[in-house]
Amino acid sequence: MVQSERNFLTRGDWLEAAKRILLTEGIEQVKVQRLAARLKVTRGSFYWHFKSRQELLDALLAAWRRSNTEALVAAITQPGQDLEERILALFRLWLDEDVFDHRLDTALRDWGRKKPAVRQAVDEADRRRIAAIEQGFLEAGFEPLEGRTRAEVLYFTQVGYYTHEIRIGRAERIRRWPLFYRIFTGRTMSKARVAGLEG
Amino acid sequence: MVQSERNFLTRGDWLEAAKRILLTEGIEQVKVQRLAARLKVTRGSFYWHFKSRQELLDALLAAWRRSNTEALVAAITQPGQDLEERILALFRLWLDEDVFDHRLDTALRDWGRKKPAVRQAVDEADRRRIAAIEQGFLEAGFEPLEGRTRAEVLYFTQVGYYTHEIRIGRAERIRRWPLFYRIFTGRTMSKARVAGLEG
DNA sequence: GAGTCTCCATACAGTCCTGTATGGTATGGC
DNA sequence: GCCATACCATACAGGACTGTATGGAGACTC
Repeated sequence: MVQSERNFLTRGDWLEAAKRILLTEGIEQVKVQRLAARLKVTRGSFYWHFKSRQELLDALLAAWRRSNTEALVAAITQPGQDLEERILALFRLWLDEDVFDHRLDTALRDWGRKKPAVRQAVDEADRRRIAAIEQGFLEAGFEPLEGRTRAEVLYFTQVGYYTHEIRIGRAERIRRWPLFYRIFTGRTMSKARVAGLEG
Repeated sequence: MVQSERNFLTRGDWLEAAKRILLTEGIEQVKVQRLAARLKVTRGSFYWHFKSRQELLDALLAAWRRSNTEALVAAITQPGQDLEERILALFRLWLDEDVFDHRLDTALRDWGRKKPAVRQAVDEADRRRIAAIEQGFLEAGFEPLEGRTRAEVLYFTQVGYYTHEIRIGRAERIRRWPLFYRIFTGRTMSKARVAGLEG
């Protein structure tokens, strides 16, 4: 076994490190020098994998574009879902940070406030998500304006909870689901479904 | 009239310039060099008025602390207000950017995501505002958990609207007030009040 | 085993930033 | 008219950052 297992970095390694900094400290702190220090190499490596810092940032944005809205839309556009099922699917999606990374969303929103190109990507994601939620309300019989408004209230409330980083325990959140459902829809969750929660 | 009207800068001038940059480009861009360039003086002036860049940032935070939550709490804690009046007062407060500067709020939230001391100030403001709203629900007869949750939904929805910078016309927003009221409270706004809107 | 390719290190140029030390200049007190 | 004071300019030291040019070591080719 040779000792010189030359373990070269990949472009993906740089992207992953960049994403970590983006999550915790914002896009301004995603700097070539700091990434190199963290990865224990010199910046020479970086400029072999990337043309410039800007190319790294572009790649970060592209990766988020591909990954982050699909899960949400997919969860609530299953055929045969009624409104209860759609909204519960959203609650479940937002419950666990593994499936839907709030911090990445927040970081992109911060970033978008300063860079118009990023802003466009974030806006598009919001539009797609809200439209998907809205569709559920419309199919459940709500009037167009009310359906759209209820979708916005639902989405913004959720964004608000993790923007404010209010930490509520998992069990407590599940306990509130019927209440949220009643606020968001004006209707009462069916008893069968309430009994089936917490499962 | 002497030509040498030496118009010296005040500490307030620096703070105002800093606030402008904070609003548009975030706290990282609040740099002594840029402020000096914008104010057409050298950094020598800054370091006479302030001990360091940090002292400027501290002063910015302190100013926000003093100013930004009072108006909201005052608007909804007038004696004799019922729930309708309180919520309408909030809607009106948020309608015009002059009285409640959303951008400054957003900028502080961004800043707080990176600096724990700022984070504490923002959290405290959120708690005070939500508690004030919650009080209105409780006095209107809602159960504790529901009152608190409805207050959060109301507040987060509003934060969401300007976090996402959704631009809705003034008239359109006013038109939606009865609908928002119904979603947030589960009750219908009195006809007398609806007729009195748009005034 | 000479040549080529991949991946990274090293060295240099240049920008932008903070903070400090010190000098200069108009202004008011006396 | 002298001096202190308020306010700002100038100059220097030093750090963090980007980007480029070039060298060098291991692996792979044929």
